This record gives sequence, structure tokens and C-alpha cells, in this order.
Amino acid sequence: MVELAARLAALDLRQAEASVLILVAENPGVTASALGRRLDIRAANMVPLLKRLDEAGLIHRAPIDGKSQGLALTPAGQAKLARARDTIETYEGELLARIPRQHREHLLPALHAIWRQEPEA
Amino acid sequence: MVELAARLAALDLRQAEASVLILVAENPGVTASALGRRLDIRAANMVPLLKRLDEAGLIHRAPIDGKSQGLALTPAGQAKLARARDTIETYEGELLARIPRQHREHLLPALHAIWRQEPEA
DNA sequence: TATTGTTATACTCTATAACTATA
DNA sequence: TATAGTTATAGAGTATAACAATA
Repeated sequence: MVELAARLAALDLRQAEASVLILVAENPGVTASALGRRLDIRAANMVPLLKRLDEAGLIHRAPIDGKSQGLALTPAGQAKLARARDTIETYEGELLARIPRQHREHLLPALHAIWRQEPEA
Repeated sequence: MVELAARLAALDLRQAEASVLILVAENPGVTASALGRRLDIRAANMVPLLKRLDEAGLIHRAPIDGKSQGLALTPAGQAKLARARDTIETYEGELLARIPRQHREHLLPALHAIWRQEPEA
């Protein structure tokens, strides 16, 4: 995972930022607090993270009401996300390629079984 | 992995410290620099880590020559390691138990395939 | 000359506390 | 009263730089 972080850094993105771009793309208009709950990032830490993405021109915020703001990707944000997706998929592909074929198909189902229940741990 | 760290914290151990105890037990007389290379911990960061284990009475250092010192577990360190091993094995057992039986036996071989080659990444 | 151990320090990531404004 | 967003700050964990002593 350190390796993936290093590759994302070449795009000037951290892992958490890439996760935010993915979720914002899938949920346009999502709020910062909803994102934080989904990604387990504290509200206090979302502030500088979103500020950086905003100042980089990757996201923009539109007021929903007096206290909430909806997030969306800018065109630059969509382009950056496309590059991040490439990076992530390439990395995952290389990782899977290392695994002997007879084990490979079982890895993702096994990991998903762990992730799904992780929050209850 | 955050969950494992929390359980080790109940033994007043961090993950890196548990790793050091395991390696010192397997390699009595090992030096701090060799440990650091094996665990990818910088020499500068080994100093406070080993100091803490030393002050807790878990390891002791014996001069090998004028500049190297060999590390070994004290009886208290061996006892602590035994409890750490229990914690780790219990955690791993619980993790494996979550995985559907047909995938379970493939997980560890798949992960080992990744870990083995990780340093070359 | 390279290595061991060390000190000091900076940076990143994440956590808590306190606060304002709005639903 | 609970929630959204924010600010300031503290704590881990890890990084670099520089150093003394020894192989």
C-alpha cells in the first residue's frame, strides 16, 4: 500500500484524496460530513483535505442550505480521477499478477469478506 | 490492522515493538542495525524503540565489539512475547474465521506471494 | 572508508477540544 | 438539540541531517 501511495504521489494525490475524488464522482452533491463518515475521516481533517482539492481546482462546493455544501468534481477533477483510476488499476493488476493462478481468484472474495465485516470488529 | 494494534496496546506494545520481540527471539544476539534493515525501520527510529523495550525490562543489550551490541530477550521479554503471540494468533484466527471456507485456504498463500516480492516493488 | 549507534529535528497523518452558525 | 463546517493544537509515526566512535 506504501507503493500505491508513492504512485499516487506522482499525480500529486494522497490516498485519502483519491478516495474522496472517487466518492465525489459516484455521489455528486455529497457533503463533507457524509464523506467523512464513509471514509472514517474526522471532520476536522476533512477541512484541509477539501481545501487542498478545492485550491487545486479539482472539486468545487455549492451551498445546499445555510450550513451544508454539496461537492462535485470539476473537469480538471474528472481528468485527475481518470489518471488516478489508471494508477490504481495498474497497481492492482500487478499485485494480482504476482499471485499464483490457483490462489488468485480467491483473494478478492476473501478480502471482501474481511472488509465487509471490519467495522463491526 | 488497526484492530490488531489496539489489542497489542492492551499489552503496552506497538506493532513495531512486537515485531522486534519476535525477531530478537528468533535471532538472539542480533544487532539493532540488522533489525532495522529487516523491518525497514531507520536507525534513528530504532533508538527510542529499543530504549523503551530496554527500560521496560523486555530486552537487554550485550556489547559484541566496540560499536555493536547484541540484543536478547529477558525473561520478562519472553513472557511478553508469549502474550503478544497469543494476541496475534487469536486475531489472525478471527480474521480467517470470517472468510468463507472455500476461499480461506487460498488467502495466506496469496498474501505470502505478495509479501515475498514486495521489497522488489 | 563504511558501519553502528546516537541526537536533534521536521514532516505527515490523525486525534481532541472548542467554537460558530444553521437545521 | 443535533449537525455542518471550521480553527487550533497535540500526539503518533516516520523522515532527514549531522555526528562520534569503531570496524
